[in-house]
Amino acid sequence: MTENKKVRVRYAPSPTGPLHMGGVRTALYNYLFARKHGGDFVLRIEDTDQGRFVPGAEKYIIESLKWCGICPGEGIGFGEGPYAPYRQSERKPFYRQYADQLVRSGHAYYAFDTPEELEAMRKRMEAAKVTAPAYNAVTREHMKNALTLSEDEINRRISGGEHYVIRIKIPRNEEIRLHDIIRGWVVVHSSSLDDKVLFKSDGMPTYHLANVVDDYLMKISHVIRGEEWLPSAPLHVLLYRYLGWEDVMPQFAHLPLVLRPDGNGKLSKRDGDRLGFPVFPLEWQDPFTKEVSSGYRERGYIPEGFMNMLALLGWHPSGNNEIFSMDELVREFSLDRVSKAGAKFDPEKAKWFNQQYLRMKSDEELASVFVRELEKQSVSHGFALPGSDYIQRVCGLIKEKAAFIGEFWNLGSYFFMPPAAYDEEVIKKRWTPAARAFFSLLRDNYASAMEFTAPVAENIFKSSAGQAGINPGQVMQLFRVIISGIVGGPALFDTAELLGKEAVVTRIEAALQKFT
RNA sequence: GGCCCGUUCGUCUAGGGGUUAGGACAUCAGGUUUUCAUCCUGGAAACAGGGGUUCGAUUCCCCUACGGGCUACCA
Repeated sequence: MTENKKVRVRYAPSPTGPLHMGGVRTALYNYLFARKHGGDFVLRIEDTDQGRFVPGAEKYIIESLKWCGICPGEGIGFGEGPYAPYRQSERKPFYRQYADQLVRSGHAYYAFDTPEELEAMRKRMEAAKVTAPAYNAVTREHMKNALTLSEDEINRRISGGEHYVIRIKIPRNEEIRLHDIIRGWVVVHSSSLDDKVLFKSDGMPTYHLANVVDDYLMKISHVIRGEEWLPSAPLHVLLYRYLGWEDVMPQFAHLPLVLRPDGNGKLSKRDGDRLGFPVFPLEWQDPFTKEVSSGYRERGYIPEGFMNMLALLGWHPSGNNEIFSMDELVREFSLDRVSKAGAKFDPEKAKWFNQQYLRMKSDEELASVFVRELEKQSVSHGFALPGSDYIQRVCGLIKEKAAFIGEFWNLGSYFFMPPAAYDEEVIKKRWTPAARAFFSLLRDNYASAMEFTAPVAENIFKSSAGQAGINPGQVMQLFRVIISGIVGGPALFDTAELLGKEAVVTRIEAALQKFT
């Protein structure tokens, strides 16, 4: 039935806040699937709940997708398209007729119960030890709805302006089967479903109705969404059936959830900063509480690496390779290699992916980012910003040691200014009169060197050690600390070469002055 | 509680009736880098339990346990 249909998928978040990693992954899988099959990827905003509107959330979603490189070809923020509008609040006029159609065909009915009455009903059910209090085939007989009220009464209430909702009338005894691409056949009995509200008293549809109507109207071929929607999928199947659209119903694929790294449970907004990693792609400030949540972008994650990591969280390629560009992911992706079980997010692996991607960046690219940090540091520390060639060479040396570009400054500040402090342990242990004599000699030999490349610096270092009658190994580490202040670093003589003869000599001299 | 989904190393996972159960992250050990990181080599590390079916089950079926999701006029 859907085999020959053009692939059209959608990502349909509600703008109730920033989308988190799980949502990004859902969007990613939709995007990969669409591109893989030469189909369309649509962004639709599901803002049917006016009470939960969060200013800025929609813009955040769009910006996030852009940063991630997941660009819908159609939808809000991405040039709209032939099925506009793509914001459900703007599609309000579409929905009513379908709700009416369901009422006319006897698959839905008006209900007038107030929130208080519904609450009372649930209380009663609980008191009667009913396992699952619900508005269903049994309880609807005792509520105020079009099934229990007389026609006159119904008309009186409606014309009197009374609030009402439209509920689906779930059949009493029916087996609902639905095929899920990831999970196979799922069978649910109608008795476990309730008469969900389809149309709210504020005139807006609920997610269930809007989602089905829009997917139909927008000719969506595959619904790829999180597993949290699986329980309501049978309801959606019923809706397609009752609306007469079952033959063009999209295929379903319910994705496993992204779980928290510690303990258990679905990854949620609060987890990230509590556990020390972001859950959001971009930094987000809650417009009401002003609370700030960190983002992957601000933490220095490379979007391609972030996507690569996310793609592998719940999906596995056919081979052993783990590094994939977006194009390669498109080529490799398939829904039948998506796993069924939820996946715990591992921040360590995310870091590893970033490190891999950091290394793939050219020195030039890295320098263009690092220079912004350098500009700030040059102001606060009062050093002159070196030329871009120098910055690029620094990046080339320190990128092997870093997982994030944010670490560059701490790793390589000595390339831009003399060390402000020296590793005390090394000084204490290694700075001996013999060492002092050696460095005094080294300073003179370096100062009179004709050229100062890494091999030359190394040769002079070794011959000076020979002259001083000292083993190079005893002063090597000391030399690093003298020129950089710290213990670790890139290849020592490459570091010296880049620093240049003047700086190296000056720093040895400074050490000679400082330590006696 | 009810309904639904799930369960292979600590984590992400491959595999699938007969395999030394493979890879990656993390971890440990050795090597290279006269340091750190990288890199290389190696190690430790898993089929939740019980019943079937079968000559043979980690793989298929059932039950149990455990985990997760859902259970709103939220999405």
